[in-house]
Amino acid sequence: MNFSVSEENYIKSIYHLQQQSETVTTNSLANEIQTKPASVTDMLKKLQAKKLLEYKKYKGFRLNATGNKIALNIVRRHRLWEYFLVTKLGFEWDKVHDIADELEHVSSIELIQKLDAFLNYPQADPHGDPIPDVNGKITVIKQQSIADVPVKRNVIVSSVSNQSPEMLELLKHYHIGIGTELKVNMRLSFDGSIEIKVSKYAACIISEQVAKNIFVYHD
Amino acid sequence: MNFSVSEENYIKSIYHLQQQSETVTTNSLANEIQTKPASVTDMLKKLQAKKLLEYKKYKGFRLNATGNKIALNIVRRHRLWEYFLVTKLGFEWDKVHDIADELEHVSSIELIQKLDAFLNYPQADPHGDPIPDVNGKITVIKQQSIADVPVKRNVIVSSVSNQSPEMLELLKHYHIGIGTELKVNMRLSFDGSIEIKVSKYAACIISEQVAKNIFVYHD
DNA sequence: GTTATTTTTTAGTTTTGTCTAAACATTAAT
DNA sequence: ATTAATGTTTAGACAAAACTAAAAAATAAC
Repeated sequence: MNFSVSEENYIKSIYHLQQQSETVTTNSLANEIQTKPASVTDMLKKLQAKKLLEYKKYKGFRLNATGNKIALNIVRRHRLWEYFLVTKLGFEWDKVHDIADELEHVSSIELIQKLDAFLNYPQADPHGDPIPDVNGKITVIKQQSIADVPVKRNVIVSSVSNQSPEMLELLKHYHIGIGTELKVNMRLSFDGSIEIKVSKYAACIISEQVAKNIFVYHD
Repeated sequence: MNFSVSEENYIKSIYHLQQQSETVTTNSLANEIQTKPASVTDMLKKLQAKKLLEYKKYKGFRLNATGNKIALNIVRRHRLWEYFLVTKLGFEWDKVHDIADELEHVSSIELIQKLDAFLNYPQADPHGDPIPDVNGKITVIKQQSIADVPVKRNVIVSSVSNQSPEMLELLKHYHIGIGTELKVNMRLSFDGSIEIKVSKYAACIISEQVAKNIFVYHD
């Protein structure tokens, strides 16, 4: 089945609101999607007719299994594009959301498959949120600050919590970006600083303060 | 000014039809865009109101300077995405058109700038058609078959006219793809076969028959 | 447990882009 | 030069997705 851009936006937004509260209300969805409650009611009827959610007047609503699967597919596309925009095109973390909001509606299945392969099957987007697989399955990755990673373990950078220009400059200097593979060589217990090795570059030392801002996962 | 997906499709299609005939007719545009003549008339009024074309009832039409500039921007986006799909995602030449038709409507200017840079400012799409620059300027690149390229000149592969599986296999074997830089080392006048060097790979010999299908340009 | 407030829904419009069927221009045919 | 055929436009309708204003339901306040 095929959905309009508008329908996909509603589905995605309901999915997001569901993460926070048990049932979603008309007003909260209207607010999320920047529209009026009356428009939400109209669309709910449509989505119910398409059997993507259960909805009883005045009682709130949730996506059903079908709706959730479709939502996860949209989320998957969104996060893959975000990853692409940051790691390949050099966008900064906070600039990619709106563009990914447009790209996510391009509907070719083959496109997303090939994009995923091209990006080397990333597990999390630049904000650290997990990327669902083709079947909508989310692998809950154990993200942790690099400050807490055991030594000698290969990890992949998933996100950076501090996005100041200074931090960006430092990361660039050490060749660290989203998707970068690295290993913690050792940890100095005196001040918590760690030595890391990034692919072919010489090992370098980063302070605990910096390390705490860099989040990683391993397979 | 901002245009809807539908408006952009009309603008692009008028642009394409203009290349072939002096003025564009309602019927030909309806046919090109897979719609009815009545719908075309409606849209023409709208595009005229937005001052993108001159149009007199029953007399055919053409984009004016403004319209042309917008069309060239859409064409630019389309062709950059096609180049991306082929060279980065590994799509085949003939599969990319429909996907690029969707991607071309994503409206971020910064996105296209960065995509262009990421692709290393290609001058032609995988079908050999030139890519307009940011200002809509088309550099008429002198494409020629590699069979006709003087020796010792660095060139970039822009398109391949024969897309049979055999040709694709051969190109892959010699590491030749769209955007590949190569040099003709020498030409054997006996049978017209040429020796080429592709980046860091060992030089190899290709027959004149193959060479005639590979089109290139130089700066 | 009424009344007041908030939330949600309905009813009726609007805009965009499409369509069909009929009317009108233009071009071709005899 | 009429008539026939073709191409184009108008008029009116429709679907999608939004809106406003008013009605109805649910919740909160006293």
